[in-house]
Amino acid sequence: MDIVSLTPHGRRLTALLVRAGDSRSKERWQLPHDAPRADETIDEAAARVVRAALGAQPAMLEQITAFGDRRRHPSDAVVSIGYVALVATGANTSPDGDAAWFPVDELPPIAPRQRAIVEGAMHAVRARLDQSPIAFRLLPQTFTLSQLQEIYELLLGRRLHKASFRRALHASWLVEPTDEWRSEGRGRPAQLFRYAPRKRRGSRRGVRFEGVSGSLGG
Amino acid sequence: MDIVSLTPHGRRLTALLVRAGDSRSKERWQLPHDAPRADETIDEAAARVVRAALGAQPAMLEQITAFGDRRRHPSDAVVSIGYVALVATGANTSPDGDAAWFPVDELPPIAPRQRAIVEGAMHAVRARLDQSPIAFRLLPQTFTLSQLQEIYELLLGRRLHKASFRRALHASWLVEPTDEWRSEGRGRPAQLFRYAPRKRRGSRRGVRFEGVSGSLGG
DNA sequence: TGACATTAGTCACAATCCGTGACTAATTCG
DNA sequence: CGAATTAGTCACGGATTGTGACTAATGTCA
Repeated sequence: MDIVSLTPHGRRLTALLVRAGDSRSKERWQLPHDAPRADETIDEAAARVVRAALGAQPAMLEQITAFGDRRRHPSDAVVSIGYVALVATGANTSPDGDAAWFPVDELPPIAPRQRAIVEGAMHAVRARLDQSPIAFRLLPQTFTLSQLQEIYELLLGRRLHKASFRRALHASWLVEPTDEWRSEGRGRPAQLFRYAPRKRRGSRRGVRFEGVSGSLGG
Repeated sequence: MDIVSLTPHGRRLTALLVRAGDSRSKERWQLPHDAPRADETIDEAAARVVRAALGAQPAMLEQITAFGDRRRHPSDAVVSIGYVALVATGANTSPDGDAAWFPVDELPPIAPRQRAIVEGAMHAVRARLDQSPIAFRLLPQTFTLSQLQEIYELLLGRRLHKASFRRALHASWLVEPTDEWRSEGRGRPAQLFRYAPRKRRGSRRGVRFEGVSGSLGG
């Protein structure tokens, strides 16, 4: 079980690494990882590992895929199962002294298989962004729509148009306004929203062929 | 490694099961499975398992997810890694005498974890249908557009409008016509196409919030 | 042979969706 | 006060999509 914990830090997405206790390894940092103990499921083991590294419960913990190639891994395990843990900004986490957050696009050297796990995690997060309430898990319970849009831009890697974003969000019935407002220094205060998905009126769309690339896919 | 091999049979999607050699187990059938041998990657092991059960190479073999809960599995392994193998209709496969194709929605009793793997495989196939050339792997090299539409309807579980389907397909530049025509008994002959993806003119779309359900997601 | 059933393939209209720029609103700073 | 800054809305035009109706080419059967 290898855990990729993600949280936004400023305008960048960061991942949690822990210092390698083992000085034999070339890399000083690694993803938190461990094998399941006796009579422990893989989800339980992943939850234990992330709790130990983070000092808190993540907002979401989800399995990504298994990696079992010949690339090196700190544990020399035959197979590593990648998990993504999403942590809200400002969550009250207390990573122990041997853990630190690094921007995902500027990680220090880590074992090749763990780098592949991080890339797989980012890929999975982007792919599931519109199918799973991922963005909301990276924010506090209540948030402004500008904050939410910033998360989407962070994950998608491109700017979104404000009006379009809000129109799509409105049509999806995923958020509801609270009666609180936040004034964050300068500018007009923003209304706070909370994640509150509602049943949606059907309207299945047709088939979209976007995204099918030319890769032969294995 | 547990393999869910899929192929269309008539208007139904079918999966490959093999007879349980082990008579202790309550279930007579099971998914083909095996552990990696020494110095074998998980992808290599999966390819070996599917070759043994199918007697041929599948058109596509892709990992889905790992299953490591307490549900029963024939091997009593701690963790099972699910793979999907896509097999074209009429592919020259010769499953040995102890293997048979069953409609995925009418499987005989199998171990609970294996049933979860089949469901996970179906879910993943549906989710990746518009991101990966899955439908084309379930068809021969050349095919009619009606055949292709039938595959999509099979996988999506709903009817599609002919004109919409063809328009979307045209816009995606995924197929090219051959100069062959097939007359399949009655009705007008259909032109044969082949899968031939082309570079597409950009046009990134806005954010879509479809599909984000109310599940808290773990 | 000729009407009819059957399957393939196309067209065009209306409704909806979506990118975009321009606008108003509420606050801080100097 | 006016400029700067951030929030929020509107409305237009072009693109996308659901849909029914149409034409085309073949086999079937009286």
